Formats: sequence, C-alpha cells, structure tokens
Amino acid sequence: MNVTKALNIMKEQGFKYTAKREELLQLFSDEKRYLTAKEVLNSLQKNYPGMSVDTVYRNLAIFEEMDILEMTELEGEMHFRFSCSTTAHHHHLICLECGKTREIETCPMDWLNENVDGGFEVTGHKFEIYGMCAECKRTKQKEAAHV
Amino acid sequence: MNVTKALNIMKEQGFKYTAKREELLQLFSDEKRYLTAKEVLNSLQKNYPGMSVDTVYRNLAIFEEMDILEMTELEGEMHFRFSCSTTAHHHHLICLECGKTREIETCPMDWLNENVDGGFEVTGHKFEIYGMCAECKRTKQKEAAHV
DNA sequence: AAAACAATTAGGAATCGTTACGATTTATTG
DNA sequence: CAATAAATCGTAACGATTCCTAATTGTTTT
Repeated sequence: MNVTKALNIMKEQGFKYTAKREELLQLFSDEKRYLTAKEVLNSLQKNYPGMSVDTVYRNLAIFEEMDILEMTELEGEMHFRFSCSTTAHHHHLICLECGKTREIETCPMDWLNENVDGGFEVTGHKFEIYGMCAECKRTKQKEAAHV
Repeated sequence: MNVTKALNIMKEQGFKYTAKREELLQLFSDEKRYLTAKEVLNSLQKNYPGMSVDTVYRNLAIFEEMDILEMTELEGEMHFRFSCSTTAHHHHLICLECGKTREIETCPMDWLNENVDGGFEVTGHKFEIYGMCAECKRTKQKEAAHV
C-alpha cells in the first residue's frame, strides 16, 4: 500500500480529499508499524493543532474498511498500520516496544481447517507473535548499562 | 481446575477465604466458558446485592496470577475462564456468541520457532479461532425462522 | 467563479470498561 | 476475644472510544 494508491481507492469509494487525510496516510507510509489513535493524533496535531479525536477515529475506521489500513488490538488499544503489500493472507511478528512488524507467510489455519469443523463455523482467527525486535533489544541493553 | 483445588491454592498463597471468592470460583466451575467482568458481577450480585466492581476485578486479577483463571481479550473486553485441566500449552476455538470454547492441542509455534529468530526475542503469542458453535448456530436459525 | 449540496470537521459531552481510593468490615492468628 | 492485616464497599477517577451539533470545506453544477 502507498499514499497515491490509497487516495485513489478513497476517491473511487466516493470519499472526499482533504489535506488531513493525505497527511494521515503519509504518516502510515513513513512509519511502517502499528500506531495507536493517540500517536496518530499527536503527530497530525503538529501541523493541525485543532485536529479533533473524532476526525482521527473516523478516518482510521473508513481506511480500515477500505483495506487501506490493518487493525489489531494490542494491550487493550486499537493499533493501525498500512496494509502490507502482499495481498496474500499473512500474520505478523510484533515488537511490543516500537510496534514494528515482520510478516510471516505461514498461517496455522492451513493445517487446522480440516480438523476443526464438527458444527463450529469459523469466522475468523488471530495469530500474532509478540516480543522485542533486535533494535529495541539493543536500545534496552544500552539503557541498562548506564544505570 | 475445580473449586476445591482453587481454594487450596488461594490459601497456600496467603489469601483469605471469603464466601464471595468461593461463589466466584463456583460460577466459573458451572459456566465453562469465557465470562466478562460484568457477567461475573451481575451473577454474584444476585446473592450479594452490594458487591462492588472493585472486588470483582481484584479477585479476577489475583486468580489469574495464580493460574486459576485464564484471561484473554475479546472485542475490547477482558474475558476469564477456569483454567483448562490439561496442564499442557494449548489454544482455543472460541464461540463469540456464548463464550464457549474447545481446546486445540496443536500450537503453531511448534512449527515456527526455528524460522523466527533473527534477533527477534519472542515473549508470547496468541492463537485463537473465532466463530459460532453448533448450538448457537441452531438458536440463530430458529430465531431467523420466526421473523 | 458562484451557488448548492453533501461530506467533513471541531469541540466537547457521553459512554464504556477498568483502576484507584479512603473508610469500614471481615477473616485469621495467637 | 483482641490484634492485625486483608478484603470489601461505594464512589470517584481514568483512558480509550463513540456520539452529537453547528460550522466548515470539497465537489458538482450552473
């Protein structure tokens, strides 16, 4: 996903162009990681001091419906990121420090689908691996050394 | 897990016995499914009208720390259930209608652990399959027929 | 380019789940 | 049964999210 493509999808779906929407998309293009609504708000308020929370949540929601953003819930908060370029279904390694992710191609449902049924109708699943990325680990170690 | 065993663990850890705690445990023993804090509160308030939310959340938290209860976050809310009898690591099929679960023995991490690393330190993972159980599906179909 | 229209926004209030608090009550120990 | 520490109530505070209305803005039409 990229900003231009996202803006096109937006137009096609009948949504209006606004500078704020473009900047929001640009933010996700720059930060390739999960962001909270608050982080988005804080970032956009640098250029648009009066920006309201409502605007952020509303736009995050519509972009998610258009599959421009991916959403997941981490530690009780909604987190958003630009949809991965790979159209194929996939999962993520998620760094809980910085929100950066790495894709995993394999999906556990491939193995399980067959054994599951028995009347249970599967409507979705969540597979996420949490931890700390190499970079954050280094940062932490440095901090610890200075104590 | 069962009520007696849970009460013993509680004692061993230096927590006091209270009738409310026993009843809370009994509730989870009866309802073998994920319950929200609110559902727990409502249920206990039948016998203890003045029961406070604080008491519910505090006890849910301590029972989870003692591994008497399992916690997961579904649709933005904490959900609790009696820990499964199988001590082995496992995952769940979860009915989003009624909260009932079915265990899955296989864990996708068994396959992935080897390929993951690259400096990423795995601290946890979540694998849950969502849907509707056979029973809820029947109920829904009946409802639909009456419209 | 101006008017008309619908979508978007700001600002703040409302809601929901959860946590925090001081005063009171209760379970446990000796 | 008295002393002590833990548990509880009732309520206030909190943070994330949603909802509301009047004002603003982007787009379309003329």
